[in-house]
Amino acid sequence: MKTKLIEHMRQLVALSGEDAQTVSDAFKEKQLQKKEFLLKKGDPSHHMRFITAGCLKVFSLDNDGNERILQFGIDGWWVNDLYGYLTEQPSVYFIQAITDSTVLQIHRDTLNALYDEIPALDRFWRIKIQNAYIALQERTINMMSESAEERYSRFITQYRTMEQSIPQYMIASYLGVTPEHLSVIRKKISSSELS
Amino acid sequence: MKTKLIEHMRQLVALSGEDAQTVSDAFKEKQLQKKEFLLKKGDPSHHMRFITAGCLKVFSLDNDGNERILQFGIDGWWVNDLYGYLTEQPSVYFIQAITDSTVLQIHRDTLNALYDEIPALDRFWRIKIQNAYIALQERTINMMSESAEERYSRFITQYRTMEQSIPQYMIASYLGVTPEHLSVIRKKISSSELS
DNA sequence: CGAAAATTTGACATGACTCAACTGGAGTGG
DNA sequence: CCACTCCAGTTGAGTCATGTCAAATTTTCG
Repeated sequence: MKTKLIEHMRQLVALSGEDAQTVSDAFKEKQLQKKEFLLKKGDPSHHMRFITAGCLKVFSLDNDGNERILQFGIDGWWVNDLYGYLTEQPSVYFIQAITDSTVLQIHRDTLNALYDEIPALDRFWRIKIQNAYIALQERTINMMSESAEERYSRFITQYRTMEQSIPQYMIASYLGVTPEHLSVIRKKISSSELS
Repeated sequence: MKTKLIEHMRQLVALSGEDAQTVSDAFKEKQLQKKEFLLKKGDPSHHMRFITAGCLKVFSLDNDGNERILQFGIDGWWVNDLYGYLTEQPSVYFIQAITDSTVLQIHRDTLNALYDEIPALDRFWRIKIQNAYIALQERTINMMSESAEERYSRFITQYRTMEQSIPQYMIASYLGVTPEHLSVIRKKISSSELS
């Protein structure tokens, strides 16, 4: 359903019924099975992507081949390798479905053509990128100054809607700790909650 | 001198001589002494700010009153609390001069008025914010998966132009380590360089 | 020069990682 | 339906990385 996307956009900008229809038509739905890749490192990243169902992760690989998860996404979120999309360079990140998922995609050329017709889109993206930047700044500063336990506590309160769909070892990767250590942290927290 | 600013903008977008003059006139110069605040938490953040000389830091305070440095800036960089600027909310960060500095400022109202007259400005900011976002993503992922020593090595190679103007304890804060530990890291690196 | 701030050093404590073993659940094939 | 395997999660021992605190040293600056 594309109504979710339109509602999402209307939280930030006004769209006439006609514009909403145009935007709806421009996005194509794509189904993904669990573990299926939406984008791999080196691929061109031609689309902006909005999640309507499921759960995905954006990650890179370090020198030892370990995943470093940059971001999760669930329905109502955008996922992309913005770098690849904006610069038209090969993607530096992987995007993979954690569970069966559905995304709506719009091609860069289609979107660019729409900017003239629907100026609200321009404004929408500017606000989106600004908000993403602000959130990322806060994440960075927290990650650098908080202990692993504090980061985990923050994660579960902030993202408890995602938490259920995501295996623990991926949360560990997102938080920058080992799965073993995260397990210890969880034990510690649950025992202190009893008192 | 405002030529620096115009040159900086022309690296990304085309500006006619007339436009360049208009932009130049719109920016006001502000001198800062060492340790002087350009912005404090809670202040409104009405300006976009371009550094033409000196060195500044953007930081917040944690619960114990310790600085958590988010960003440094030297000439040719922009510094701001984007959140405060864009949302017109009180600033959440402090901006303070590390050395005597000069910045060029433009007020939000002036800038907004210019967008119609000079569309290139719109494009300039979009690219700027995108680049900042991409760089911040990479910083976040590195900070979370690298050791303190790796982060420091990356810092000095990436920002060796700033390094001289910035006291070590501030670099420690930026890297998320204690000043004592950074001192140990430096000793270790310098001794291994000899061999 | 003298005081204050920044940096270094060292002893010790704690946080986080590594590695290996174990547990328990979710398929899967017989 | 059972036995088997695989994978995520847990546990524990040992180690390394980093933090804390206090003191010594060096640098900066009035």
